[in-house]
Amino acid sequence: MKKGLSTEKMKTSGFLERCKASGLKITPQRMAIYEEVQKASNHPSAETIYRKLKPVHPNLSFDTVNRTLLTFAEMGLVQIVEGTGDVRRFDPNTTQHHHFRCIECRKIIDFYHKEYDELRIPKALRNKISVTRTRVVLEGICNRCRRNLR
Amino acid sequence: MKKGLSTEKMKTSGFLERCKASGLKITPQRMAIYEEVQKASNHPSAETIYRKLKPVHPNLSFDTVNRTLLTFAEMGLVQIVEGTGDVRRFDPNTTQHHHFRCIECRKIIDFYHKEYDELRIPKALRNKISVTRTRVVLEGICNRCRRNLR
DNA sequence: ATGTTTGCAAATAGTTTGCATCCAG
DNA sequence: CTGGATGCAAACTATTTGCAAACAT
Repeated sequence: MKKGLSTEKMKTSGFLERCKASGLKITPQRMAIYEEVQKASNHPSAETIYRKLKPVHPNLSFDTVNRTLLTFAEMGLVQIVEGTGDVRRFDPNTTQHHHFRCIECRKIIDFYHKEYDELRIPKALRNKISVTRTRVVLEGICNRCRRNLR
Repeated sequence: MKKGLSTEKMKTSGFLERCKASGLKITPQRMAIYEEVQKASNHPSAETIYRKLKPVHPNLSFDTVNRTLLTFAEMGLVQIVEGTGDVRRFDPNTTQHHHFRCIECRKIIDFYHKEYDELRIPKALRNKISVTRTRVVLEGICNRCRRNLR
């Protein structure tokens, strides 16, 4: 019964299910990487996770960490934030606009939407940061890729 | 008189001013790169710009293109889109949330804001794409960096 | 048993740096 | 002239790939 499990255990058991659902094997490395990335509060890189884990799991390789995190991202267990590892791309359009990004072909589509231009900075943040740009990023699948996928 | 200038010329003259304002010299390479990136509609990489320009300016080097585009980004003449060239970073938080990104130290701060969670997909896009994630990215300077800068 | 996963090493990209030469101001 | 800009090459850094050995199922 779930009621009896600690939060930690709950997460882990969810992890086990997710792996099973995706047909992935449960390995000590995956478990360790999963736990580490879960407890990270500051968007870690593969390198960061690796450095934390290495002392405890001496025969863990960086590649495994890197591949495993990518696998997790595919499963939706973690997300990849700004800095996708792709090449740097430039946008000559410096007017207020927003982006749709296809997670399949990586194409970025510009669009304009007045409603998005008018977003207000949350009060809670106003004294923590000064914002120079606000943009909305939509992520998903473009039509072309959807057609190709099926 | 500005009225007499074509749109092309207008843009270029704006460019000249911006360079002067930033204390940058006007070179044929910069002019060419600027024009090329301006006319690009699909977020080009440095490589893309380089390939387009090379045939016309045979003695142009890739490095110049790359450095120049970075310079432009610093000047605010172009923007860098998703895929900042940084290392890939992972976010274990898969619940709906948003990001503030410090353009100075590159730190990413998570935050929650109900108003942002409720954004609707623009009608114009609904039949072009299917969106799996919507997020708001605020960019600017965090307090710590602001203090250090002055 | 067997097909996936791991660790290592090498290959590939992409980006940055150093420096001599060149050129805009 | 002179300092900033360029082109070239080399150095770095990050990411991906190939493959044999190890392991989960």
